[in-house]
Amino acid sequence: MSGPTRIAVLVALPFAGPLDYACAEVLPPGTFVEVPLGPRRVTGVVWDGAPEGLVPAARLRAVAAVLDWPPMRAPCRRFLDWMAAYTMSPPGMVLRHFINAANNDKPAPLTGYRLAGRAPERLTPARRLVLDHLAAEGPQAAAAILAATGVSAGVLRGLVEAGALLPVDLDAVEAAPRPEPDFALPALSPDQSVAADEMAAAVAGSSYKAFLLDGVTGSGKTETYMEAIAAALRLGRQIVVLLPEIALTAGVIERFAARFGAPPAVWHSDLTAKARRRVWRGVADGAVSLVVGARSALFLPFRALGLIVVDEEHDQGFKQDEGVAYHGRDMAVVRASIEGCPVVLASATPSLETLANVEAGRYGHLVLRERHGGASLPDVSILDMRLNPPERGNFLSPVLTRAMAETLARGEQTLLFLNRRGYAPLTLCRHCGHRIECPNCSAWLVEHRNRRQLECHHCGHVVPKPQACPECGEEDSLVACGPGVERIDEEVANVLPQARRLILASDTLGGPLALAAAFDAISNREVDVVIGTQIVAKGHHFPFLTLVGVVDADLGLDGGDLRAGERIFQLTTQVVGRAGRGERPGRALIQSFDPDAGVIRAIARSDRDGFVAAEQAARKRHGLPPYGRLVALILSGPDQAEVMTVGRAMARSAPRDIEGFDVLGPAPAPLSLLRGRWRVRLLVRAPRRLNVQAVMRPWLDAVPVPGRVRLQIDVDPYHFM
DNA sequence: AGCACGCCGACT
DNA sequence: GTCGGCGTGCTC
Repeated sequence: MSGPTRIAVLVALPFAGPLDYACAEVLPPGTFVEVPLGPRRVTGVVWDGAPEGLVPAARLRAVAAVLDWPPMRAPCRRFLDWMAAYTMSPPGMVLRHFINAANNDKPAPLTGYRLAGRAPERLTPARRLVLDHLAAEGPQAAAAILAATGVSAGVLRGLVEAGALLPVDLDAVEAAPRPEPDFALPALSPDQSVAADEMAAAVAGSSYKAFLLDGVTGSGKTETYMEAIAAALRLGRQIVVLLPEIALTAGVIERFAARFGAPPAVWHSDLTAKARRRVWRGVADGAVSLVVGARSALFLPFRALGLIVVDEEHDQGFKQDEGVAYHGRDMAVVRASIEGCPVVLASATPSLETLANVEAGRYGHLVLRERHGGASLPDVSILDMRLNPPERGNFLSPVLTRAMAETLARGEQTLLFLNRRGYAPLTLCRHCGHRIECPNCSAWLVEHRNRRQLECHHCGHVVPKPQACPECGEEDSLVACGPGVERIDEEVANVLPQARRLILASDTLGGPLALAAAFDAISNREVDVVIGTQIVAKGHHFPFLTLVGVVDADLGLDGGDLRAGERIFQLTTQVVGRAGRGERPGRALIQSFDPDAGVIRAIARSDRDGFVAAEQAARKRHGLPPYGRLVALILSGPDQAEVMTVGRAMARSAPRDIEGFDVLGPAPAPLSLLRGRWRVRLLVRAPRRLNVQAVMRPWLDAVPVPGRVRLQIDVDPYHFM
């Protein structure tokens, strides 16, 4: 007979491909295994294709264990390979995401017992107690049974041996509630019905099709795509709804629970190991049919995926730019096409990428024209801050504060939006001009007055707020420059002392529960003025909120970010959409120092089409996304000169004979020092049609990069810091 | 990514 | 004399 077989195993490490191992039997691709690697044991997956064969048989090590996890299905493996190739990442680094999601090896299964439906031959009083308890309570953990009945562990063991009790995985039992597609059917508007029917038909067709579900804020996009979800549930398919991390609130979960009679499984990065395991297993064995989650939910082992929804598809929170740099929305479309199911991208302010796909006919376009229940969009006006300047040291124009006072007098609520956490973004010494910077990053430290400290928003560095200037030693010379939400809060306290205020920012809240409590407080009118960062932009419904003030509409416009205008338009539109969703009409006042800028004028006229057309023309002219492709190369290392030298060598050896392919840089990154590493950027610009990965791979492989310099590749970058 | 190996400062 | 800092390199 033949000796051990050689198989290919992908492990979650940055190798270029799978490693070869010896195995007594042929394992099918997708089998999870444990293999020895150097001094340790790691989890891997048997991969498709022939083993590489480079390592001599004598040095080949044997598979240590075959894991009993549900195998990774072929569509999942193809998705992983596609993603690795597209992002130019080692496939093992992509596998890491799948393994992190699985995280199956750590916690022992929480086993309990259920009745086997067979009475033991000898029925003692103690045994009877246990059986009655389980009959009444359903499956229970061993410890719970012992505590409730007072019997000894021996009794339980005896019942198991007698075959009267069966061990069960309690996690799987807990995942049991199934969403019902017809639990609470909605009354849809004609627009909604048309869109819902088209999506449901695509779900029934069980093949790939992408849609943009396009409707103004408050037009009922969620309840519309829920009908597509219902259609998938009726067919016994699984559904995943991706949300930007920040939008994963109790309110969203409740809406799903109200429609389907059971809460969806929730997935995000800081679930407990137990919850993670339960959802992963449930998704793999089909017990979980509906998952609402952050982008990492893309790596769950769905066995019968019938629909993917990406809500708020324009949101930049879907973009991951560390490690494997990918865009959750784009990968969702890829996974849908590989799994052969429809994907719905929903937004009131779609990304230019998605609109380009609609124009090219690649995506279907479903439009919801009206606000639900006849509510009108708020009346928007621009406040020219050059004509209506705030008082010295203040940031709110008198026009805005007057409107706030009137709103308060009517018993209604105001939302002030400023996308900047903390008290002030810069602390300056009045005496010597010193600006307090982070020692690890080239960034200012942001004052957080309520915590009495200065914080770096890039690396987390924290120092107590000094009394004297750290540079010149002058006492009480430090002044706060510029506003953050805390400072606006202070200003509101001065102008409207009787108003009850609430700051909503990611760092002032404990977590999703605190956010839900805050939203409740607003709904219950326990708050008059909300001062918030972008956390308030997402679809919450506050019937008494009638005034929205945007403190600084120009923020970020001059940062050299190609999507700055798009982002400002999207964020401002979302925030403005918070006003007037009840019976009372809403209005929005947008403070701007540059009211003639195209974006600001478009916001003023609620002219999405005009804004998009102008933006598209500019992007086309410069060969920028979505009409051209960008790839960012970020080199980083402890020695600034060395990093720059590598960058220059890289630029010098770039291919130059490819039509439309050019390389900009190297240039120090805007954040030239981040977490103690110096950073240099190169930017590749290429035509959309070009297989840019194929062009770049040989180029980058030929450039020698010393060990302490790291190269991070970001295909389709969104952040330019 | 880990983890070991390896070569230079402050301690039982 | 050792313990230990993290720079460099290897893992089928």
